Amino acid sequence: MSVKAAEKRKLSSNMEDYLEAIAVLKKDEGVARVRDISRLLDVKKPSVTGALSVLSGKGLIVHERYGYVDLTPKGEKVAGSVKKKHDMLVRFLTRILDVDPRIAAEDACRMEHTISPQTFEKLTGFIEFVETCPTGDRPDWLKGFDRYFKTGRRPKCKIRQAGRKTKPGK
Amino acid sequence: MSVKAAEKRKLSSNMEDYLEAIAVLKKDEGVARVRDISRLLDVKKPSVTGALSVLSGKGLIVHERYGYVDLTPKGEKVAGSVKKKHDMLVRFLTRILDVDPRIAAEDACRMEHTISPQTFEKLTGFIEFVETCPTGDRPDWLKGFDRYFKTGRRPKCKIRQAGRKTKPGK
DNA sequence: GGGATATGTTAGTTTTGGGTAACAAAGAAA
DNA sequence: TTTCTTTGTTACCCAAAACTAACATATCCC
Repeated sequence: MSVKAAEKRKLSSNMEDYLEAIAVLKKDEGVARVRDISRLLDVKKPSVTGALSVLSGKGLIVHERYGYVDLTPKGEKVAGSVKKKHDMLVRFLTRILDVDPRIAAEDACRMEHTISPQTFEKLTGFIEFVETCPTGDRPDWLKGFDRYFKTGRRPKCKIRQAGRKTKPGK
Repeated sequence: MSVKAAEKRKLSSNMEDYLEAIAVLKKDEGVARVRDISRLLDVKKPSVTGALSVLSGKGLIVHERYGYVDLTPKGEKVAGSVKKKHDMLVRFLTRILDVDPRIAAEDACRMEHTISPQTFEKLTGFIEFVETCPTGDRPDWLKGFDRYFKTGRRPKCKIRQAGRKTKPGK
């Protein structure tokens, strides 16, 4: 077997977080510094230095001593894919389930590392399905959910409403 | 500071997994043995012994040397809450998004440890909303999603649909 | 240019949770 | 009972990823 220094093995969620942070900083501030990564992820600076050396070793970032941090194309790709998952999750949680934005963001930060490609696809399709609804706003059935969640009662259903065994929820 | 031996601190996902496994085994086989936990979680036996001693220390299980493992009421509670999240996620992924059951199970195993209480609530409500739909089966809008996902086309919308019902092009 | 101050790195420790090797106890077989 | 096999435990070791303390550079200001 050839000795491959730049491991192909899957990244830990921690390392994914570092890449994501670097991407965010580059976008928001133009450059990524150890200090800012440290603040953003709420870890101490030596932890950042350590992580950077790992990511360097995998060919995901470029970092020279005391200098800025930059993503390689490979690193960009990973960061981008994580961010896409993150954004999708936030969108799903806030726009469809109406979860509090703060909580949605936190959940997304954790779930973005664990979601499978297939679930990502499906969820993305679902959001798209909702958001491109011809009625413009939230589709009616989704408003039905809002109401169901708040009151435990479902809205009148157009399809035959015989008898109705009204027990809300369980 | 008072010396609290049985820490109240949040459990790691690993420890949650052990509790869950123990609960599963107790239910399926009557008792939980080190060997079976080891198989179920795909770790070696010494890792199990180690984990058990941690969980014991937290008052979540009872385990005497060379004996069976049992959950304390506290342990049951934790295991139950994890399982509830697991089942809910599987249900959501398979029944609503139509994710492959195998993949759904794997996703659930990872996500069950990261989902917030609020998101759990919302998601549970959403599933309930769908499953108690008066039309019995999948609600129409959900069938609309199935179709949208497969063909890229949304079903005819009752609300004004100017002409066009042509190609199944995506 | 020469210090303060801010920023980055190194070295060494800790915590978690996995692994091996070797041993100890329990159970089945004889 | 004695022996073999299975199961569980102990005593290490390893790796990831965080931390602190101390040191090294850079930067800014005078």
